Amino acid sequence: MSLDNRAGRIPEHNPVADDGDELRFCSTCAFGSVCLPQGVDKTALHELHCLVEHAGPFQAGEHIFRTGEHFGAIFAVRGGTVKTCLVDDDGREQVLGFHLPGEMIGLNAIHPAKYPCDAVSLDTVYVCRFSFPALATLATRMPGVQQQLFRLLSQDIGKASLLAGDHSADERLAAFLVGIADRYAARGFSPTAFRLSMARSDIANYLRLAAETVSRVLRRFQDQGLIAVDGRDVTLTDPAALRHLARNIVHD
Amino acid sequence: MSLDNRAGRIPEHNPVADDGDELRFCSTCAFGSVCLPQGVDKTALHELHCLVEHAGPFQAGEHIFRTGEHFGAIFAVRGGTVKTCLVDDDGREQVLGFHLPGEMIGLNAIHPAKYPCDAVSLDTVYVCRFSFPALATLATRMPGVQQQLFRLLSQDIGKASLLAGDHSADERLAAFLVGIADRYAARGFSPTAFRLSMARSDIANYLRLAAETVSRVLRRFQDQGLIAVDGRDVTLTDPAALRHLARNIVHD
DNA sequence: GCGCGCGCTTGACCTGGATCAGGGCACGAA
DNA sequence: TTCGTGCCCTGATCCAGGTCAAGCGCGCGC
Repeated sequence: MSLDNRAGRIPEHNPVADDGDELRFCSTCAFGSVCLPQGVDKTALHELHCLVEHAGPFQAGEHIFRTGEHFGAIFAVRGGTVKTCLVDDDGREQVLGFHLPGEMIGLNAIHPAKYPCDAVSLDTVYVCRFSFPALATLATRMPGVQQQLFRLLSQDIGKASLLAGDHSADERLAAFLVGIADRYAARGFSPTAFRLSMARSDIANYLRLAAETVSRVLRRFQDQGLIAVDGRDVTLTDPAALRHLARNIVHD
Repeated sequence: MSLDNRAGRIPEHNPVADDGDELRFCSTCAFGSVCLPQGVDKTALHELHCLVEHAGPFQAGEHIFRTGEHFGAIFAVRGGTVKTCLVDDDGREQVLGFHLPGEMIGLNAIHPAKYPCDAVSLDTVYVCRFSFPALATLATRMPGVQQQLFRLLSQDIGKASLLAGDHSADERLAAFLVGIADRYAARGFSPTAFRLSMARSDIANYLRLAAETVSRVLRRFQDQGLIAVDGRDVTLTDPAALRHLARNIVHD
């Protein structure tokens, strides 16, 4: 009942990625290298732009897609943060990942042809929707599109094994923080100061820790001078030390 | 020093997947649906067969590929069992997965263009080698090949998050056993009696448990009548109970 | 303003599984 | 045969992090 509250798409002005931002956004998006002109076939590029639909805003708590829905498209986050998660047989939520602007969601739905998880917006979210059948067809004509898809898919396989290893709470949290920092940095945002748009309990769930442990470790990191925390705003004051803590948790 | 012992490729008769088995093997392989004739373009099919190379036997402990090597191909396991693993900065091994006959390895190497892990044979292993550039080129002409690649990649993303959740030792081991059983079943082998070709310590490492815990849980499962263990040979005597234990750890 | 609820923190305690230590067994080399 | 050596099992102990309980602060609806 509370799932679809505020389901109406309010056509308010988009504060993150409005039309004026489009080119700038696309240049930082995971699909940017194929969406933007780069000497490729002009007509095929036109087709690519045709199959992209902008969607949103989604308000915090709204679903972009749900577990079991027919798979028809992958999405690039244009603005806001998306959480992917699934609910197990005992009703417990399991957070699979957080997706920042420029990142893709839905890639793990190709095989079962159904979305295998929920995608929930954590704040006001805007996305680009890529119809997958159309994209796959286009990929046969544009090797660049195909390659990019292969890359994105392959990348996600590696990422998924990040949270797998048996690492201490300190390592996990350090890796989480530098991971977020790196991803923001890659999109041109500050790599040392950012806002975590997810609740502590989501972070805890994602890292397979208790929310209490997340609190305690963040507090300790702060006491040790590694970070400064103000609610959901975090500043990395000693990124090198955090990176050292996280050294055994790989990213790309 | 002990890494490359018995490195010589003994040209002994292949007991698992010799030429006589080829058709039967291909029909159970992850790539079978594209390797075998199925009404697709005959000349393209011929090209696909041309780009497949058989390799092996690899003896237990030999590497099929190593971390950091240039990515040139993906592999289908024809016979034997392959372990993928990486070694972290502190020299500790981390087992990423086990790959049975019919399964693919190397898919996570596309993005970084280098193999991000080691692939080590656990027993006598035979593989089919698919040159990836050639495969990608072929995929632009054969939508079936492209689709199959997308499916395989997407599937691996899901699998990787299997061992991620915070589950008890019992759940993990139960999921591991029914997972192996299902994968053997899918390839036409017995789903209730099989041999684990990996050491207990590898299983433990893969499941993020101590080897001692694996021993103890297997012993308890045996005492509870769920399984029968004889060294590395395992029989599932109560698959339903195991499946129930593992219910919250998803597979495809 | 006031009360309520939720997100976050902190402290006290408990426990699942890691770690440490030791022993058995099978197999190959000397 | 005897000695390694690798793999596996088992018991005793320990500890990181989970669980439980309580309190705090802030935003929101009334």
